[in-house]
Amino acid sequence: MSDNARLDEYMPDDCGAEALSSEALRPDSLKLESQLCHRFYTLSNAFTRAYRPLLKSLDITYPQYVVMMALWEQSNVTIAELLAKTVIDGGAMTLILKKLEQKGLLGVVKDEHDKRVRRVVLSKAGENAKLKALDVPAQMLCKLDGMSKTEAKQLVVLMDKLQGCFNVD
Amino acid sequence: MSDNARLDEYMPDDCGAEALSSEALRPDSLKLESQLCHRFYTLSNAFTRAYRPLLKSLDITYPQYVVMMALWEQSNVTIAELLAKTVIDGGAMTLILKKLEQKGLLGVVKDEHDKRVRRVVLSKAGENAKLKALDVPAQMLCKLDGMSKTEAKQLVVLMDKLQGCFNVD
DNA sequence: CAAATTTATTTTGCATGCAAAATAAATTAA
DNA sequence: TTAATTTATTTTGCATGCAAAATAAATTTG
Repeated sequence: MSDNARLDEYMPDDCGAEALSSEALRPDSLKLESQLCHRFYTLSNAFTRAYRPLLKSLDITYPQYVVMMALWEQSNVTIAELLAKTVIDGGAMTLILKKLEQKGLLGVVKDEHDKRVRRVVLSKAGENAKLKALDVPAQMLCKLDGMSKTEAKQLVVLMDKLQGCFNVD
Repeated sequence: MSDNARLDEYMPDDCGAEALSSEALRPDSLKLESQLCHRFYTLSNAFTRAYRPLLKSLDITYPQYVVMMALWEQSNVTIAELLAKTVIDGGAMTLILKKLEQKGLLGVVKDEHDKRVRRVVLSKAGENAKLKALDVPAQMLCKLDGMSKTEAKQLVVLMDKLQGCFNVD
């Protein structure tokens, strides 16, 4: 089989999925085991569960950890910038920022030039939290013993390509 | 670099993550861009959003679709079996089954021999829904144009291996 | 300049996901 | 057999994720 065979090689040109989409040709198309999506669903949830104990001392959830990582890279960012970087839902972001503000890890201030815009700024406690978080990535890698660095890199390459598919739509 | 280099090659044997875990050695360890977990988070959510329009005519959500796929493979299964196969949260499963029962796609009946057990059975409407769902996988593949079958298979292999890491813990 | 439109963020209603507690019934132990 | 324990499922409280509507402020139009 050609290495460049398309995933949709059995698909009609218009993607109408009529002509050759019968069970006879792809009898397992609805099997859970054959679903790429279900593997993402399963692994994403597995990661969230696996992070919980690692984040317990920081007293934050995984999505909150994602926001903190973004802020540790760059503080004083717009909520819109934070949304773009973390790819977290807008409605959820409002709640997450309130939580992190309550915990004293960040502050949200109004932009001086544009009153619609609010900026998220790391607090001292938020900066210090980074020190406590420094070992979290290593601890997670420790849980993934069995995966080689090469395999991990392959995963990243393939996943980034897959992400690109969704971005064009 | 060896192809078998472990992800944790910089980690101490006890996984205490103290000795060599400083920023100096892995300065980007907390960068969002370097997180495998965030890619899973992002792609899993992207799949859920991408499925929504494809499942609209069936009037079901993605997790509900997962349950239906499991039942289309085998009906009259225990809730515990359904939980194991779908890897959906137990609490969520109760609500999902209620929803699908309301929609008339399945029924839940008590097991005769063990009154603790409840069995989930496809209804006629549930079986017929499979016919309407037959083109969903092809339509999703259509959205993933750009990924080759080879790449998809590589993803499956790598993700299954990663899943294995979580299963041993 | 005032109305229409666009942009940034929040709110709302619904559907999970997670951990832990609660129930109910079956099984094991004393 | 009765009490203790295990198993199957549901309930509870909290934290998102999603789409769509609502707000508020800035920008563009006429």
